[in-house]
Amino acid sequence: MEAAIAEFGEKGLAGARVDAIAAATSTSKRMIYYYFESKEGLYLAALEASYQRIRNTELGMQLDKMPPIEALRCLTSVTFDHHLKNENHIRMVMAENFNRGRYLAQGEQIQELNRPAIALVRGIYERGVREGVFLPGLDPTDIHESISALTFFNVSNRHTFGMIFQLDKQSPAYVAARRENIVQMVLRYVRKNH
Amino acid sequence: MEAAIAEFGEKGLAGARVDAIAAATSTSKRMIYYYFESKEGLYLAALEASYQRIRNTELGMQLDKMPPIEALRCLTSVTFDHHLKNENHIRMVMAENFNRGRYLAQGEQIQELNRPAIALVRGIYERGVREGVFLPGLDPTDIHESISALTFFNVSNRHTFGMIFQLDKQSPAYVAARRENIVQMVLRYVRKNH
DNA sequence: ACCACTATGAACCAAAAGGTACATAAAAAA
DNA sequence: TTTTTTATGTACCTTTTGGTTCATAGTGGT
Repeated sequence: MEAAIAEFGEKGLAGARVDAIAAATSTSKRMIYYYFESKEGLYLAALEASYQRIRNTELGMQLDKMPPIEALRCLTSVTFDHHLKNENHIRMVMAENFNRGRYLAQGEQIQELNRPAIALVRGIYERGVREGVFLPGLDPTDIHESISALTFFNVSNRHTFGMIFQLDKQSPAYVAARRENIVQMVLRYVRKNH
Repeated sequence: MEAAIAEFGEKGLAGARVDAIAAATSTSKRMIYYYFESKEGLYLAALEASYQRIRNTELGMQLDKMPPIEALRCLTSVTFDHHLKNENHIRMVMAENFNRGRYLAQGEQIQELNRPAIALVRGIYERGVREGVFLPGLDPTDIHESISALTFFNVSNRHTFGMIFQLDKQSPAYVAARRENIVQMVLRYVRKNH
């Protein structure tokens, strides 16, 4: 599975080679087809495994114990770093979006995998509203989408974006600045008055 | 070129078939190799053409005449719609990021193509600071990146995101709400006091 | 011992796909 | 008019690649 994620993440569905995946394992191509039926079957399994793996590494961050503003800041910041560290998964998600989510639609359990992410945001947000520090009337899903967009794009589009605008998106200085800017953007969107 | 953009945008570099592109034109595969040397050569040309096309449709929006806040709202909103309408270009950019900008790096003129986008944001932002309605000390490139991230992701990741969170990202109601949320997010980040 | 089911290796296949050889026409330069 | 360059059609080649055939070995239940 690791070999499959590496190959599909590197080359995409069309670019990946089943022979290459087989060569990277202790088993054979014959066995891959025995268990997964087709290249697509293997791709779907790898996609699910990649989501699963990410979900497993998203440990409890103890956000409940922090005040809402701190919790949201922490969540955004950790998500940012998390995406930076897991380029492979980002690339799998990119590949799957590129083929319009055709395969993800077939895996039933994947939908369940990401619900907790929304619940997390909702929990923080509602607490913030109750305590009077967050603007009421916002949609937690929307907040989550914005956090995802800002942090995902930072990794997914760094090549074209960095090239066009001559940025060294790998430098620690840039990363730190961008992380803080994203955090500020999220906080200013949600906070009541500042 | 149109046929190439369509095929590469639909299937990506690895997935695209030169025969298919040739079949969609009035010329032949032989001619494609005659002029572009290789599949990669054609891909690079299509990528550049796609950027060029987008740039050409980014007409003057007369943002100079609006007050800064309105101008920024308009810019964000138009960018949002623009991305929604040009899925093909989004997909080309996705594909190119997926192969780590290897080909974009070879086309020299592309870097020049997107500079004006930053200049536009910078113009609005500096005017806003001068008029005292925007927070000073922000980076125009950063603002532009955030606008790009939010609007690009809305199209690029709509399949996985919509599926996981059961959203109908095509519905006019969702689109309108998301557009306004993104606009608000950008404005609240940049405005001084509200 | 017998049987069914799971697992595995090695060679092989057919189709696809990027790319080319060859011949030649049309146009432009000389 | 001769020559050189650009343009084009047809058929073909080679390699790659997803997928399979056949034969065989282990494994567990009865």
